[in-house]
Amino acid sequence: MPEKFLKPYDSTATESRIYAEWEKSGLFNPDECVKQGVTKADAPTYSIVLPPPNVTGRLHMGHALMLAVEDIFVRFKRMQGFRTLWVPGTDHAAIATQSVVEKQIKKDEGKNRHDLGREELLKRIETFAAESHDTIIGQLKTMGASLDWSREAFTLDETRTRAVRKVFKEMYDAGLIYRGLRIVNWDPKGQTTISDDEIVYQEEKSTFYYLKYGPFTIGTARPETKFGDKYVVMHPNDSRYADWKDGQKIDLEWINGPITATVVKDESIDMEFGTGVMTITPWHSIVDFDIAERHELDKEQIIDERGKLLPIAGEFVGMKIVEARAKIVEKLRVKGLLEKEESYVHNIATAERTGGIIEPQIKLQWFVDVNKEVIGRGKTLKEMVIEPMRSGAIKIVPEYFEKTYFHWVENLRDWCISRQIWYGHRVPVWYKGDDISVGIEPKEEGWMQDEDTLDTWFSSGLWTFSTLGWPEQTDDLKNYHPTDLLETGYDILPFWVMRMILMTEFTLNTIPFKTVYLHGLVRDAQGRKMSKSLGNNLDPLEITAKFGADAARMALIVGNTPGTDMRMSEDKIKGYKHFANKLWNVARFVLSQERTGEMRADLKAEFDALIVGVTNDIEEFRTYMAAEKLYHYVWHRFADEIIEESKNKAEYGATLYYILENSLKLLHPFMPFVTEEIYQSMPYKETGFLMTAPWPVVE
RNA sequence: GCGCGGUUAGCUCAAUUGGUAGAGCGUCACAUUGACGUUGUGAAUGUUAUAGGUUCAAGUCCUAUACCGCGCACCA
Repeated sequence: MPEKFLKPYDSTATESRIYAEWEKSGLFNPDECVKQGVTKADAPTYSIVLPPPNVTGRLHMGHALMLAVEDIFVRFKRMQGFRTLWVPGTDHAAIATQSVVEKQIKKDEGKNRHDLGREELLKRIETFAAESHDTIIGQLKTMGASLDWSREAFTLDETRTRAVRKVFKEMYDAGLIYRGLRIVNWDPKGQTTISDDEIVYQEEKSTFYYLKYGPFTIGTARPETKFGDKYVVMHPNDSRYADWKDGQKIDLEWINGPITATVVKDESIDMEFGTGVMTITPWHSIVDFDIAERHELDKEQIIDERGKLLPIAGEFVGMKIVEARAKIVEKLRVKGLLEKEESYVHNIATAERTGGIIEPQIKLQWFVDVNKEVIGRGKTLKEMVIEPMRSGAIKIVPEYFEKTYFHWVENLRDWCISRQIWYGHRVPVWYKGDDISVGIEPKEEGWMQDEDTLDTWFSSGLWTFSTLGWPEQTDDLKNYHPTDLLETGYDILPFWVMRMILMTEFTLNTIPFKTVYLHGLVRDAQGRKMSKSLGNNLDPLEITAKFGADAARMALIVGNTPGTDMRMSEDKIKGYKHFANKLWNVARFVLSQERTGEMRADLKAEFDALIVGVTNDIEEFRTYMAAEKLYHYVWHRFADEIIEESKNKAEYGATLYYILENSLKLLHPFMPFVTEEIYQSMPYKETGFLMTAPWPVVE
């Protein structure tokens, strides 16, 4: 028996050494597995593409969970003999990364991005991104992730840029990408548009004002936008206003003097709300914009990009909206136009990254049209993202999230893909006078590229196939796409999962993956979200240093059903550190015995049932149950009972070795390090590494 | 407003799709000088949120109610 077994299991010393050996062997790469004869050249493939972590710093426990789950499936399939590929990569995460760096520069040097200029800011972001990248790669390895590093990708590298440009051009040529003057979510703090998904609603107590508007009383929470309101809208079926005709003109006294208003009848008005009459501000309200579009009404900007009032506000010009509001209300009161005030609670839209209060604005932006029929395909993009889910070509684990998915897709509107930030894929469009070139940069002088960049989800939407080399028709693409599994957090089901399906259906006319496995949030022991401000973060690096990656992985897997949030505590992880040591001692005992005697048929049958159970559990995505079964068997059956019975009885030898060896195999996807380390000391080995040993099969 | 999920032992969660409610942690008692600093044996705790229904059989299916959490939309 090797001397190392005389001491308790030391995860720290073992894990980094073992990972280096695996990496050196090249066996994370399926081609190398074939070359070294551990995988058959014609074996079926299994592939996962890693959801790329943002290069915004370091990984958290949610990432650790993602890695644990994916590595379990990858190691399981590799041992089963599949040509198994797990592609690593990172995400430039445009707005998230830029705002982290901008905040830092603001703090250190008191400068904003315009002080630095585009080129200098990009240089700074790239330096930061490179550092984050290295930190993250180190963390991925610490967790034991068996990723094929020879295929690493970045959402903003050269290959991915080619893919982005090609897809953009194809969508543009198909008439699905258009540039239009449309109302968008403008973040005055971040100075950029953001998508609907990047908005966080916050409850706020505010005042609701009833104002006299000629013969009507209108309700509003935002008197500061009302300067330009010259349309008064009501429901066509509202009997209270039946005498007023659509298009009728009314002269009335308004904030800054007399105006002429026009009556508009529109069915979107809620007769129950307020007085059933409202005026509209199409430039700064999505609903009002839609009404204005339907009736072809004028639109006028009231508030500028920095959140200040424009000259139309008269004496209030240049004021910030918050301070202007009180003064405008006061003026309305003096003029006798303020009828009454009520307090009410509503949700204000804020930008997820900057906290800025969203001000809708009409801007010239690029959009993806989700409701237009795609030529030659007979359906819209929206239909394309519904279909594979309906037909069962893609299934979600847990299944009930499919309902959430459909609910979300039904509310899908045209996707605004341009951003006024600098870090990211620049919109691949060049202008020269009235000429426009899409997707390809013209060689001649005088062409200017669009200033904007693309929403980060545009490039991540291509992730499953851009990582495999598309637009080249690579072998990887042929062999590994569609991928088998997408494993990610349920919180990005709509943003990312839906967009990958959209992009892949459009570009390749196929699905990006067959199964979507959604994990939940990792919370602290009290069930609170982990956050910097609460200081309840568990840092995966600290955890692995203290308890080992094997223990962290088990703690993340046991008792954690897909789609459900879980609670994590150091105590739980400690428990599995103990388990790693228990396994270590089991090995110590077995290795001290002679491998003699007949196999005990009853014990073998019992173990074989475990093999079948665990295999089925993993195949059917019940990793939490497989892990628990193994824990229970190894500790309370094998160690407590079988080994106890066997003491001083030489005829158990062969049985003990059988159980140990196969327990190591079954446990390997869950606890790769300690199992590999023990396997290396087994007197009989089928292969160099447990990692590529054959998965146990019951005849 | 529309939708989704949850409610099971003191705590955290399971229950392989309708077949005797189980694990981990915690608690209590006992044991333990050689595989185990991280050990073992045993014990207690359940009207499965509530009320009905279907069924030979319900934690599981149906209806309603209550509470908790979440998503989406709206918010003049």
